[in-house]
Amino acid sequence: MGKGRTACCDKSKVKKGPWTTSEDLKLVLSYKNMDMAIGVPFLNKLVRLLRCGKSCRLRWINYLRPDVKRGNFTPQEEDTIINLHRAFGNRWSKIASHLPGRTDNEIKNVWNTHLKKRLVVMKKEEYNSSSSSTSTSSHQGQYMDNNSTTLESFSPTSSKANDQVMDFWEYMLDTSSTPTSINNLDHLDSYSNLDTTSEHHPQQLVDEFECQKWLTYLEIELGLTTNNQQDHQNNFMQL
DNA sequence: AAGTTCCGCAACCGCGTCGCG
DNA sequence: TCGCGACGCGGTTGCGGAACT
Repeated sequence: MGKGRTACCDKSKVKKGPWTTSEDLKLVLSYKNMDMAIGVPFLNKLVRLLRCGKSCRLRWINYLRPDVKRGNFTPQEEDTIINLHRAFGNRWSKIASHLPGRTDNEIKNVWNTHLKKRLVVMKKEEYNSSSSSTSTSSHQGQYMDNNSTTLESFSPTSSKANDQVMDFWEYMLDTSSTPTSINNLDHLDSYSNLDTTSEHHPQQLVDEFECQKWLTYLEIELGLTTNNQQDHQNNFMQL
């Protein structure tokens, strides 16, 4: 084991880079179709995704999982991370297990980009205040000042990307039955040019109309609508 | 307005561990 | 017990947008 092991998959045959909408959909549908209680892992072969299983896992855990909490870390969460990091070090998964809805990757990124800097500032201020006998401000007060400054500069995940994912999950979760045939997923590839990482291609993705159209298309294709709804949606698709 | 630099985040990579045959 | 494949984890990279000049 260890060194010299073969790659987890044939690198020349797997797709890399940002995930497309159709790939996301296939991955989510594969989860929706499998018995999650059993914990059957990544059926990327089943849905014929040209993605490495590890990549599927990562995409699911960090982005597509319905319970992933998105957006800003709260000051409480940041404090928790700092405290847990003190206890566990760079054991991100361990830290993530104490923060429901947050992923290890996300925490790692926040730590490396924000909290590390914040700690440096805190240490600096600690040093300054300890060396200055005239300082009357409490450590906590300084801490909060730094904290708010840091939070202001914290850039949230694109809200439009979030909206798209949330729309997607509303759609998926509203659909209690799972009539989808995995074999019918190939036609979704026509939507491959839509890229879910809308932060990178806003023109393509943030268009909510396109998003809605996409979802409507899926509902029709997957046979999840009543006749009346379908008429209405067919009209919508004509637009 | 255009070019450059900085920053944040998603995704990839490699290694360790686990579980099964 | 061994070998292999899959999973899990932490470190790192590269892309794209924001900020700056």
